[in-house]
Amino acid sequence: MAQKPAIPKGTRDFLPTEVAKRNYMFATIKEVFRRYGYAPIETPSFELSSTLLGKYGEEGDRLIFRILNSGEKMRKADLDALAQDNLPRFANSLAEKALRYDLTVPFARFVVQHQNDLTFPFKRYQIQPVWRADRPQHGRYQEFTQCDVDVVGSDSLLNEVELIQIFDEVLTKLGLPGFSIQLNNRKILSGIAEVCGEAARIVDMTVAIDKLDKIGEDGVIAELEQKGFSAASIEKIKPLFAFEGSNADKLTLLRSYLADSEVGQKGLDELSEVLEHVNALGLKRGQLVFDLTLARGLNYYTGAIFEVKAHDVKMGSICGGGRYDDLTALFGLKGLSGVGISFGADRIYDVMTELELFPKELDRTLDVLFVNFGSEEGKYCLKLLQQVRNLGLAAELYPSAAKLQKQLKYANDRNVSYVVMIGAEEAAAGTLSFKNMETGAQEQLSSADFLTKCGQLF
RNA sequence: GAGGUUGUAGCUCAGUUGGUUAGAGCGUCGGAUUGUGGUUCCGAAGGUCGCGGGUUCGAGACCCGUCUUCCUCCCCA
Repeated sequence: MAQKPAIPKGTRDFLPTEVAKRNYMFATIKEVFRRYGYAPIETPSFELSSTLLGKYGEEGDRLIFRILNSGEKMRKADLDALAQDNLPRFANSLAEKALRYDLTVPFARFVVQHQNDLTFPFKRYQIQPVWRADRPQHGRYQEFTQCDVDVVGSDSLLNEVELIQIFDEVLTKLGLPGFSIQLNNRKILSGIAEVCGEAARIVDMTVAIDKLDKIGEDGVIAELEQKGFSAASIEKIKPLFAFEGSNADKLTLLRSYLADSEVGQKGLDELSEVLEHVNALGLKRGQLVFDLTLARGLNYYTGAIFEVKAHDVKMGSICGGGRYDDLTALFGLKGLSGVGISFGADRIYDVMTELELFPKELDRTLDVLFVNFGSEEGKYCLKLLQQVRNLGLAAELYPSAAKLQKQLKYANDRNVSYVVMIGAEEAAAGTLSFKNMETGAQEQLSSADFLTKCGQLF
């Protein structure tokens, strides 16, 4: 017991049945991405620290896994920084590389580096793991997989519309009975900050407002006070708490509230255009909600902001995204706007598991099992086995002549559909016993009839 | 990064105010049944009680440290 093996916190092993379910989920997602014209790319699991640091805010930087320099590079450690108690600088001198924190920033880097090889607007999808040194919790892991779709090089709001359709189509296809696609616009938030005279502290303000449904009006006010917002500013923010009703109602209320803010009006224009398009197209199961409190801490968003929540389950957001105008500029390519969304595969998996949305047949990894009665019978089975495999079925011969009971139990545990038995009796009669493991029914068939049947059944 | 919580068999958990040899169910393996599974019955294997230190005649139980689990913040998928 002393040396019991373990894996790091916030990581998981996946059993065959779990991988089958995950693959089903990824296949569904990829198929939708492909039909909307996105092509897959991949990037390294780790980047230069300089690529990642400073892109996610102070909080984000803290959660980035650093990769310790090895060998001679360890000499680069900045001991002066340590002596001066400048831990961030010391940490940077120890680690030149870091595990990627999301797929968006590496993608921006990718676009800048390969700009001459890409055709714009460039649409890509990317399904890869990311790592965050977060404290694990329900639905929160240190290693998890994101499924991102982004388009860069197009300002058109049709992209936002398309991404909302992708949210709706993927989650509907995966069988989620209900979910809300929450929509907001960073320009609206900027407008609010402007109107309140707090343009410089938009992040603190929006982070507080974002918690409205969680901590209530009083909680938000308390947080704003604690952050040092003036009573006058808070008075101007208060009317927002009363903005309820349909998407159109909220738009109307904000039109007058943001009357003096040019950027705010621009945000409302953008948002209403997206809403109009989506309303005209209709959604399958998704519910599109304009949520003016939706903020998201990621500070690179400049336009639309998305977040998706599944109904009837206790789980944080399962998808997120938004528009970022300046992300590639950080790597030296200006004037390229991008917008994208991310599906949180692991949370979606947890939600689907809780709601029992995975098809049952995913548990089956073997269609036909040949019982092994001995080396003579086994040889005869091998020929048939090959023919069954050629039909595209997953089939195997039990590797040893174990007791029939044991072999059937094995078939049972592996959720096998059919078992074939060819022992002395069948060999003498020139037939085989074909057993349906679900119903227990059994029939005698010739080899030819058996193969025909296999072809029909699957 | 802050606060709380948890850890006993492969899994889920009992274990009295500190007292002799740490239990159950499920699962696994074997048998009942030398060619018929998912039901039943019988039996067996499996634990230095997360790890390290301390208190005590004596620690699974009490104390400290550490790791881990889950939760609330922070933040997020």
